[in-house]
Amino acid sequence: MNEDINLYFITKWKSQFKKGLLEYIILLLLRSKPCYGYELISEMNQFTSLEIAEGTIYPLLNRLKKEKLVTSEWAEMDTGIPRKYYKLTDEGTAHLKVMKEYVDSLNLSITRILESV
Amino acid sequence: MNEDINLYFITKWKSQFKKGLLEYIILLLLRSKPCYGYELISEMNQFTSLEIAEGTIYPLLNRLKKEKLVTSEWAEMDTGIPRKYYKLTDEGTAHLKVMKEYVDSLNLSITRILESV
DNA sequence: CAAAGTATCTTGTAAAACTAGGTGTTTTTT
DNA sequence: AAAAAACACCTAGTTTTACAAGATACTTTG
Repeated sequence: MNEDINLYFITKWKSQFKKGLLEYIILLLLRSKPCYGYELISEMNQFTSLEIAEGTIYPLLNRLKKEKLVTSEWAEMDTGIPRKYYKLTDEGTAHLKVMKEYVDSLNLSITRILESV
Repeated sequence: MNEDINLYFITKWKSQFKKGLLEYIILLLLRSKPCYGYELISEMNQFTSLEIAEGTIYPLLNRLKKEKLVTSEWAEMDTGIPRKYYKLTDEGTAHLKVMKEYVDSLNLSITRILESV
């Protein structure tokens, strides 16, 4: 059966599906504690099946910063490379709330469609 | 509190969030019965809070057709404008299954993040 | 007869994930 | 000690797709 699957289509679709979802998950991850970019990549790998490239996360974090949903601060380490820690702002928390409501409502809608057959 | 919400950001995010999700929902809607484009727009309004423009759905349906996930057929009506009905193919059903597994796994991941605080 | 509703389609634009690079440091392996 | 891998940040260019706007044309309603 699975030979019928067009992996090209699925791959493209997964990539599209990520859009928006990534911003949401990054903000969700930052809710519990400040993180630096590289850390977020590994948290993402740990919690989800989403692979996120560095070329994706750094522009994304800068966008969130420009929108004032996060702040950033350099942290000099005793050892190792300095890290730029991103922290959720109050505004970010408020936005996250709106986003969560939206995601939840869509999930409900999809459930309703799945059950309506 | 809600004065802090940057509607421009939310609007853009919602638009991004739709990508991929739209294809998934359209295929889900076609699972139960063949539909024509205009019908899908109203089904979408009925089941979800997603607004889908005509300029979005017709190219999307053509993409799905090119990928052979749906077929289309003109139907002359006794009265009214002819409609182009789209029908899920076996291949479409198989793809939908893979997509559902992906959506479900990501939902689980998000739940896990939400509970991990 | 005009307006609103039904029904399809196209063109051009904007947004963002990703590819493919780049920089430099630290740790591990050989 | 040198090489490789991992850590940590960043940018430029490409591709995809939702959407706005507009075109076309038939039907129903006021």
